[in-house]
Formats: sequence, structure tokens, C-alpha cells
Amino acid sequence: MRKPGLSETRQRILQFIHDFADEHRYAPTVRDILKGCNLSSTAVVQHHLNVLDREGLIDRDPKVFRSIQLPNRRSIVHVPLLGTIAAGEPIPVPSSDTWRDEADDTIELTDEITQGKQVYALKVKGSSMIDALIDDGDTVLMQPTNSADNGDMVAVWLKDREEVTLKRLFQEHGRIRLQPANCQMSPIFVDPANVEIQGKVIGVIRQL
Amino acid sequence: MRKPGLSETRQRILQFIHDFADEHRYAPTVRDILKGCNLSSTAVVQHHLNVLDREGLIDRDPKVFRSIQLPNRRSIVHVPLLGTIAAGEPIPVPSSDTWRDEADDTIELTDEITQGKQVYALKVKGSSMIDALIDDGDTVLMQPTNSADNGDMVAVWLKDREEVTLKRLFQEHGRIRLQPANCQMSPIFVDPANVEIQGKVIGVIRQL
DNA sequence: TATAAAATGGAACACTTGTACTAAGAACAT
DNA sequence: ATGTTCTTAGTACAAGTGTTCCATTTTATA
Repeated sequence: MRKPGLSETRQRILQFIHDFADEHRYAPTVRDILKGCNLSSTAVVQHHLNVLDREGLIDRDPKVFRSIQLPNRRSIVHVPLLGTIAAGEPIPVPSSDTWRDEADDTIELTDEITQGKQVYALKVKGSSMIDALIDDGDTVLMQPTNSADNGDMVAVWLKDREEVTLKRLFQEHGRIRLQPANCQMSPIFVDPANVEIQGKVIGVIRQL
Repeated sequence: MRKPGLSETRQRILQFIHDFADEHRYAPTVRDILKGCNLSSTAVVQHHLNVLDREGLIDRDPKVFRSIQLPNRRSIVHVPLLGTIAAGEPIPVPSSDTWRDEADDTIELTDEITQGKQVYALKVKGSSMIDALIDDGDTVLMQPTNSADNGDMVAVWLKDREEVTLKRLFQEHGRIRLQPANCQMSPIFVDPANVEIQGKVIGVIRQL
């Protein structure tokens, strides 16, 4: 955590900004920092803020009060919950409409979880995804796509069986191997013409 | 989303506050709202803000610029990542020290995921938790406790086998039933003296 | 030790932002 | 119509907040 080459005072200022923002949900002023760090002149704070700014350790918009921000700070993203995923039915695929439709449910995650990607969420219905280590009631985070790299966990629609399944996908000379996440289970092999990739799974969330 | 009994203009103001905060990471001023909502006097904004405040639809600290906040907003919590969980070793149990030790890794989640509870995180090592539908590399969210209600998913240390396992726990007249999350698998029955509850699992996160 | 560089103090100043006052238009019921 | 209430305008002022200047002290460097 401690950055070398950073004076004790500036370290304290950074920490204070962090804690203050955590507590109040808005950034501290120069004078807040002054009191919070036991300094005795706004000029001192000003000086350190300038240095921190120059070194990229804080962001701030001059002309905007209370605009000090710590970079690399996680932000909250609103992930639309577009419906359910079950074995017997194709998954909802987002249109440009559904992305911004505020009327639907959303779950709020940090971008650490979504990895900064544009994702949507589906609630798992039923126990058919057990072999992907996904339980009834879990939430899966999907990235819309029609293609995938080898090894990606994808939601595929198997045309002949008329069912959707979550598996790791591998292209193998003329056929496709679908490998369950549970390593104790066997893969299935299908004809490429028989599979339709509906999205890539980038995460699973289970709340108990 | 749309609150009934809320004038069109005030609705727009709420929406603007939300969007502005999302974009800038700090709250709008009266004059920001003025421009953003195509109004033409600060007094109008002021008036609507007063009404919204009175109705509890916004929070703000008079005397603090840019302090307008929307209530019910998710906030980010820093969950300490205290170590790993594997079959063969007891899990790290947090002390009051480790909670605030900033040197350790943390993951940042919304309180929607942690359900507002005080939790810590463990990284799963190995495939021994497969029957709990938990894979190698998953992150489990734990709540420290020595007791549990029937049906809770807990981390228990089995003294005779010297291993930790994640199961649903049920007290049954003189014995304890440990039920795997995977319903296809059978429960095990153990002597109460043989189990030591190390924590309650309140969530699982998998990133692919 | 001598010198430069960095950090600190105190205070004034300028800009940002919230608030109050007044007046006028719009909606609405009597 | 008439009055009441809600909304919109324009403006001025007060308070919060960032910035600058200069002097002083402390720390680092040769």
C-alpha cells in the first residue's frame, strides 16, 4: 500500500481523502484536509495536492469544488438483469433497447467483477447447469457474442436437442467439444452446424 | 422506476442528478442542474430540491457544496482477502487486526453482494469443493461465526479427517448432517463433537 | 558549514456555489 | 371571475472553497 518516495504527510493526505470519501460520499475540501491531517495552513495542503496531482496520485478538476478523486477507484456499474436462463429455452439476447431500459431490474456491481466489460445478467432457473458448477438461483454474467475462443465458457444453443447449456468450448478438426466445468464429467462432441453461441460467460455470482 | 405523484420536472431532476454523479463522480450544483434540465433560474432548482429533500428523495448537507446524494445508492465495500481455503488446512479466521490491515489484498464489492454484512473473502485452492459447486479459483465470502442455523452453508473443520469442507449443516437428534450443495450427492453424518464451525458462507464469486 | 530545496504558516483574494427576496405566470378549485 | 397554490424568473447576496503571495522554518545535499 505504502508508496515509496512519498512523504509521510502526503501519504496521510491520500489516506484521509480515501477515508473522507468513504464516509461522506463526497470529496473533502482543502480545509477538510487541513483539519483532518493536523496541518495549519491551506497553503500547505495546496502544495501537497499540487505535487500529488502532478504525480497522478489524485485527480481533480480545478474550478470544481470537492472534485478531488483517487484514481483506480472502483466504480459501480449497473448490470441489467435481462431474464432467466434454463435448459429448455434460449437465453434472452440483449438488443440495444434492453441495455438502457431502466424499467428492468438491475444489479449493481463493481467494475472489478465485470472486468470493465459490457455485460448483462441472467438468473439461473433449475438445476440443469449443475455440471457447469452453477446452481439454481445463481446469477451469471454474460457478454453478448456470437463467437468464442477455444476454452471460453459459453452459453450454446444445441439445435437438435433444443436446449441451452453452459460449457467450455473447443474447436477440434471438424467437430466441437463441449467440456463441463466439473472436471469429473465427460465432454460431449457436437457438429458445428448444430451449435449456436449465444454469449460468453464471464462470471457467476451466488448469494446464500 | 417512475414515482407517481412526482412532477415531470422533479423526475427529470432526479434522473439528472443520478446521471451526473455517475459521470463525474461528484454531485451536481444547483447551476449544473439548471443547465442540465433546461431550467432558467436557480430559484426553480432550489425550490424543487427543497421539495425533493422534504420528501426524502435526496439527501444533502446544507453548508456543503456539491453534497446532493441519492439515498438507497449502493456503496462500495472493501472486503479483505485473507487467504485461501483448501481441503487439507483450516481456514484463516480473522482477528480484529486482520480486518483493517490495509496491506492485505482486498476485493471491492457493492453492499448488494455482501448484503450489508461484515464479511471476508477466501480464494479456493484445489477442486475439493466441487460437490459444493465451488471450483478451484472461486472466491467465497465468509461471515465469521462459531454457530449456525439449520440449513446454513458453513465451513466446517472435521477433526478426525483433519479437513475443511463446505456443506449445508443440519442438526439432527444427536448427530449432524452435512448436505452437499449438489443435490445429486449424498449427505454425510458426523458426531457434533467432531465438527468445528469456522464460518458461514454467504456468497460465491467466480470470474472466468 | 553553507546552500539549495522542500515544507510550513498566515492571510488576503477571487471564484464557485447555495440561498433569499421579489415578482410574475400557470394550474386549479370555488 | 376570483383567489389560492404551485411553478418559473431574475437578481442579488452570503457563505464555502480554491488559489496566490510572501515570509519562515525545516530538511536535504555538497
